[in-house]
Amino acid sequence: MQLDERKYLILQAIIDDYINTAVPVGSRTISRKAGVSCSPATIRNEMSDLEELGYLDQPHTSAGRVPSNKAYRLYVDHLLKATKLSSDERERIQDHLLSRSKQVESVIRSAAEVLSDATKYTSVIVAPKLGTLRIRHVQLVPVADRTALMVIVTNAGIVKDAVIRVPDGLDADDLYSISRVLTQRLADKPLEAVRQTFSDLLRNADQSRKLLGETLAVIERKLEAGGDASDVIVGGSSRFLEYPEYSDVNKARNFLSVLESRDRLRKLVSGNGDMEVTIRIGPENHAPELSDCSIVTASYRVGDRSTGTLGIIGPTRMNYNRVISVLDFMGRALSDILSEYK
Amino acid sequence: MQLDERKYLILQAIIDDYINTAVPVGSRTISRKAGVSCSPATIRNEMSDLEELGYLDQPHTSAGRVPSNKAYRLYVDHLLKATKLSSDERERIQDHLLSRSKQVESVIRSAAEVLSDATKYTSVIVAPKLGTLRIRHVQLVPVADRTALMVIVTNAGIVKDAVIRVPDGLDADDLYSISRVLTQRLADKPLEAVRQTFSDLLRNADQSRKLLGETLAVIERKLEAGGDASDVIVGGSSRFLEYPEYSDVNKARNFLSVLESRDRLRKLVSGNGDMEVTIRIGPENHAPELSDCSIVTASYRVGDRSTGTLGIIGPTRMNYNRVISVLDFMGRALSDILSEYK
DNA sequence: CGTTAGCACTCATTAGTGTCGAGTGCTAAC
DNA sequence: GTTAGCACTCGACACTAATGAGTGCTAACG
Repeated sequence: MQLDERKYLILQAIIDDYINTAVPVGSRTISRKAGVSCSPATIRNEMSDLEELGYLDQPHTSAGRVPSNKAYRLYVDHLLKATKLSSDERERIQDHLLSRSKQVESVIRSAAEVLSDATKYTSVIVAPKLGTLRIRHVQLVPVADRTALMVIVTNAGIVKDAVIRVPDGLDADDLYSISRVLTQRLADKPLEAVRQTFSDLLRNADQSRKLLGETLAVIERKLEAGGDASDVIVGGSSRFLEYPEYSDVNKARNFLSVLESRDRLRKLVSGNGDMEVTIRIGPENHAPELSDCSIVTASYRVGDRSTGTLGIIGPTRMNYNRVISVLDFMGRALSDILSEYK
Repeated sequence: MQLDERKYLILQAIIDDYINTAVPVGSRTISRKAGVSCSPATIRNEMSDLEELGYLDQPHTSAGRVPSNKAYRLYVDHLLKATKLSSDERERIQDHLLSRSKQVESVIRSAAEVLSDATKYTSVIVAPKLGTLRIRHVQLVPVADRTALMVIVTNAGIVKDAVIRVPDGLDADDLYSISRVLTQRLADKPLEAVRQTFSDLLRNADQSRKLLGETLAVIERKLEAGGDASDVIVGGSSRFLEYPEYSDVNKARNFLSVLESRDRLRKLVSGNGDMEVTIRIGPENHAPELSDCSIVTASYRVGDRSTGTLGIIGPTRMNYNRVISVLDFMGRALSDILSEYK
């Protein structure tokens, strides 16, 4: 049996309705809808067919139908046309992202919030590996005796700053000249190649040797931070409580526990790196706890090559249309903001 | 009727038990406890007295007793002696706080996490007004064409950084000399007095005039940020789900909505500024939605005079003992870390 | 032959009922 | 003043019946 025009229409109507209400949808409901003009009885026949084809599930006899994962898959693959965000909304998002200082981390944090606000689902953003960014500038700013703020600027803007200990007796001017040397030596090297430059720099001795060593150590640590927990940022972590599928406390706790394990979360969300929006419905994401969730992800780019992932986690009946539009737009917006400094 | 020794003992036992189990406690439970050696019947008589005195409530006849708000009040005022944290634990907390770079905001963010981890309740930290901090150093770091990172260092360490636009044609050395001028002019002034220095600085014209104006504008904006939403930081915002009192979805949603309105939250948590731990039980915090919650707060100090608040929100039957110990310690630890640069 | 109305059937939901047991209050004895 | 005993209360839980939304099937209709 093949899906004809009307079956598509009915399936679409069922999915739309179920996304909004989370209640199994009956034949009457559909027949009342504009666009389909036949009686409930006819709809029932069609529904029966759709069920046989595996697109609908029936929680129990005499309940309405619920879209199956296969239906969602069909829906996102064929039935769905992404709608553009209104220019109003685009502006609101961009404003929000720009309002923060342009450091990678705070932009991402703020993006996670915006993403969750715009979609009403929980958002997850994985920060990119920063190794391929090229250092443009290193500068030390005095903070107190023997303490300085090290700012590393790359071609994607300010990537990291860290407070480090410096040898005694260095004043602001000393730190500045040291900064110049550091910048000279490190400029244009990718962050991940800094380790190789290490021995070169150490040979260039004198009083700043200790400082150089320490600075390099910090840079190395920062690079490794790419693999640590802080690079997965969750926005709207309690949004899911708004949805009836989680009114069971156990399911809610379950969901939460996934959010709390940043490692698992990173694996679940991390995408393949291209800019396309990818959708994993129910069991397609390989986490038993999330077998009734969908994960939608997109990518963003920092600098030339590094990519990060931004995503949404919600019930399988999520509003894919909306989510895809927002993710697509935000992926681009993030890339633009984080790669502004070409 | 007065409270004698034994009544105190029994009340304490009831509160302790209820804090742990959240189940109304019966006379048998108490009589089995060490420290009280009489039969359930006797306990019942005492309980009956305590109820009449307003220290216990009975959800319904033939349920156990539940401590009233008045009981909690008595408990925290008289029955409770704060236990010191184990040195092990103190170390763990301090490590965690120190592991981040020493910027005020990230320390606070990290503190909110630690606080929530250590107590198992939701934590709230209100950032201090930074106006009384004294500027020690201002430095501009080039980020890209016409873009610079402005770092403001105060006597409490790095307070704020922001990316600002600068006039065209300034290289790193130009920015450095401008930084020196800025530092010279602004050094030792409290952040809040910067506005007054404004006209002085503008008179000192030449090519950096525009930059100065802009820099000052940014500083001013940063100062005002003291009144904006980003200065209330919540840790463990979904912790409350672990407690049976919130297994009702509506209560949970209710609680969440309070957490989400940062303005209300600030008002609810903000303390009187002295370092004492203050406790508001149930209706004592003037929020109808939180009439079955307690809020425990302490203060921390940044620099000489600014104070911020750190607090815990949880069910009235919260583990006050533990919470007070942690808050007390963390208040001090935070103050130490944020005022390190004297 | 596709569409529709009618009707019997299913089953989750809800309200109502009965039982169980933890816990109390009271009374009388120690 | 303390304790044991006993009747009583009331939530929790299990079971039952009534309700109604929704289906599947069949027969009639255009």
